[in-house]
This record gives sequence, structure tokens and C-alpha cells, in this order.
Amino acid sequence: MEVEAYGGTEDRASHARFGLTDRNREMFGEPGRAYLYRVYGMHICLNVVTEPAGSPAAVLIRAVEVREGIEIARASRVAAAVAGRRVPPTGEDRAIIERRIAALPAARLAAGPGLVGAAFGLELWARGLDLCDSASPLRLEPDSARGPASVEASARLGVAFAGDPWASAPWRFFDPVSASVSR
DNA sequence: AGTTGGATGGTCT
DNA sequence: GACCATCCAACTG
Repeated sequence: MEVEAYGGTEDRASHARFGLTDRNREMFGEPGRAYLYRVYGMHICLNVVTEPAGSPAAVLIRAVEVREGIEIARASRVAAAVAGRRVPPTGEDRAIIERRIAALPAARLAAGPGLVGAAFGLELWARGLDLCDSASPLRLEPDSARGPASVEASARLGVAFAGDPWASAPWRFFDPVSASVSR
């Protein structure tokens, strides 16, 4: 498990630094909803909106441990890899992708922000879903079967462009024991 | 083990 | 027109 916190207009690493735009609209909305965006033209990233409407902030879900539906997650990873191609992959290309993903340990299926989107088969239509609604197709639920996780903090990744203090703020939180963390 | 570059397109100045 | 809240394969040493 691995997450990163992003703040409002003052946080130079946050999408909210531009103020309200079409892309970051969800960050300014109700807490507990999903904020999704596309990065590098191909990956979908999932965030949880965390502050009341009007106060933009979100937590990026950078990595999770897939504990159920592992084969579904593998199939979603394959589908995402295939969909990311401009030209349709040949049968051989597809076989290579399938073999690579079949060989992945389950712990690595969603071990990165883009991989979380791929493993869950997320697309932009999931923007704004209420993650706290038990009827939502995408939601947060307590896991009573799991003990407390250990938590460590570090600087956020991939935000050097923001400069200090934002680039070095220790707002990445992860379970150092977990194998399902980006690297 | 560490570094580099390609894929790929929306978003913002 | 430049820049990404990324991932992976293909290099170097």
C-alpha cells in the first residue's frame, strides 16, 4: 500500500495549483469521491478527494495489494497494455504481453500509480464516483480481516519540478513491509 | 544495478 | 509548444 497527499493551490506539485480547470474539477468537489486523470497520454491514476467542496485536495493511490480477483486483475493489465497501443498488436505481441503479466507475482500487479489504474480496469468514466457509497462499483471498504499496517513517510515521487518545499515534503506514505509498493 | 529513451496525448502557458 | 503525480525495454558497466 502506498499513497501520496496533494494539497490546494499553494502546493506547487498539485494539479490544483492552476486553480479550477476541466481536468481537476473533482478535486474541488465533495470529499470521498474519485478524482481520475490521464498521465503521459496513457496511464490512468486514481485519487480520493479528501477536503470539503471548495477546498481542493486529494490522495493519490500509488499502489495496492490485490488480494481477491487476481486473475481479473491480470486480465485487466493485459487489456490495458493492449489498449495503450496506437497500432493493434500482432498475435505475437499480445502473447508476449500475456506471458509477461502472467509471470508477475500477484504483489506486483498494482505496484505503481499507473498499474493501479490498469489492474482495476479504470477509465475516465469513473471520475466522480462516490467511493464511500456501498453500492458504488468502485469503493473503499474497511478490511476487518487485516491487522494494522506499519506506515513510513517519504518525499513524494516524480514531483521535482515543483521545487522545495513541495518536492521534499514527506507526503508519501507507504507500508515498508508490503511487497506491493512502487520501486 | 543503474541509466536512458520511446510510447503517447491531454493540459496548460 | 512544452510538460508531465508513468512504465518498460534496452542499453551500459
